[in-house]
Amino acid sequence: MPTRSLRARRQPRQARSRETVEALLEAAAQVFERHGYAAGTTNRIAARAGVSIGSLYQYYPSKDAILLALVERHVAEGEAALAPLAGWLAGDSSPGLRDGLQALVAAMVALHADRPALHRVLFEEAPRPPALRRRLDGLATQAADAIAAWLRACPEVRVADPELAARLVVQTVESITHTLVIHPAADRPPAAWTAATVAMLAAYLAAVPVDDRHPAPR
Amino acid sequence: MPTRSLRARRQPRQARSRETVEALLEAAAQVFERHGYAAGTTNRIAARAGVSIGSLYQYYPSKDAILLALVERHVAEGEAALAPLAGWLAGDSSPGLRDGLQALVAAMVALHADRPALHRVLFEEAPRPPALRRRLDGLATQAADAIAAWLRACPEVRVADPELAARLVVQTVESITHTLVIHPAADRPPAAWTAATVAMLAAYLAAVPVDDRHPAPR
DNA sequence: GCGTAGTGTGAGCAATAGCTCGCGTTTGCG
DNA sequence: CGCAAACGCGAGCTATTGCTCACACTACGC
Repeated sequence: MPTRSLRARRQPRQARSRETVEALLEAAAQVFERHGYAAGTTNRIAARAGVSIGSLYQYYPSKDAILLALVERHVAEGEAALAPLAGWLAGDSSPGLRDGLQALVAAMVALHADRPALHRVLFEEAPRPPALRRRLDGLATQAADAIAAWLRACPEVRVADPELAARLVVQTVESITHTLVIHPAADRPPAAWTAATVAMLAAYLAAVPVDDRHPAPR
Repeated sequence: MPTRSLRARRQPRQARSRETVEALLEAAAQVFERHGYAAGTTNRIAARAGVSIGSLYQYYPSKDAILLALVERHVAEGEAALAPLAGWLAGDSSPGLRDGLQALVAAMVALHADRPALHRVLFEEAPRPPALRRRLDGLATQAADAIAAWLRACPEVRVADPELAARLVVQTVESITHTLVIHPAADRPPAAWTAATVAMLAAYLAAVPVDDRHPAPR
């Protein structure tokens, strides 16, 4: 599997080919979703798109390029979905702790709930080129920074290290929603999970640090 | 890739063959660790073990059987490592909240820290046959049950639904340690992460549920 | 010593993957 | 029109993989 360029080989100029490219991307999503990465062959993708294998390689130089395009699309959607939330957190009427957390968790669940199987293939099963890895790390850092700023502005928050707390929040929400959506637990409704997650994060962030805690009230 | 039996084809009787089997398993671990699942070919595994490809297939009927053996071994190690902890939680001198959580998180981190790359291949990248899936779910449930019992016995704990809380704890610890070990964050030492995780869980479990909370005591 | 079960070997088979390339068709445009 | 560029096609090439099988060697009970 020699490293091949991941950039498109030919840019679609006419409307016809733009449709082909779009059909290929959607077909790839469906095929990866159903068959996983390894069994999601380029021939199958082309067939699903109703296009010949030759056409596929006109626009995507390799199988991994298709995967990367899919990730790119997903990341773009994620950024778009989270942008208003970021604005809200940073805005003048910054929300309270629970409301902000609730919105964050809800947004993340919504983001993952769309196509969980595809998401699993994209972010777990498939090999991740270093460039992509850096990109995603950057996004996580950006999110953590935004949340850290919000935490610092939030009067209810009492954790000692907002940066660390923010990263932990991002990490936790990411992990929980991820596994929650990919491997849904049957014995409690999803709403109960999200509520518990919010409660956990809120309790942590509002808790007085152990070191300077007074003798337990009551 | 026809579904092939995952049971061993031939049982090793003599010491010589037992060494071969062991060498193959360790070689498989190293190869999967370095090359991932797809590029971890059976020929490479055999070569790494210093054994012919034929010998490999004498004892492992398929590539997936090797993977399963590896998972089995990892699970067994995990059970062994967690058994004393379970005894402690259930015992007469049951530990306090923070101590128990601290031990739990530490044990999980230790469990994952051993061979993170291999762990990733085993539990993320590779296909998981349903039988294995059920096995792992069972383990998680078992762990959650043990923790739920402990939580119910713990006077500090005030959450309304100990079962749900226990599952959330398992899920969170699993997720956090997992990602923490596989993608270590550079800007804070691991100890800070585990401490923060423990603090988060403790705060959540000891927090008075929102519904019946008194006006915040100063 | 001898036979049998256990063990080890590696060339090579069948299947399948990603991908190429020569050629036919359609589109845009003067 | 006519023509060049864009587009689409799919048989099939090359490489690789999981795995088989016919055979040779080793250990051990008798």
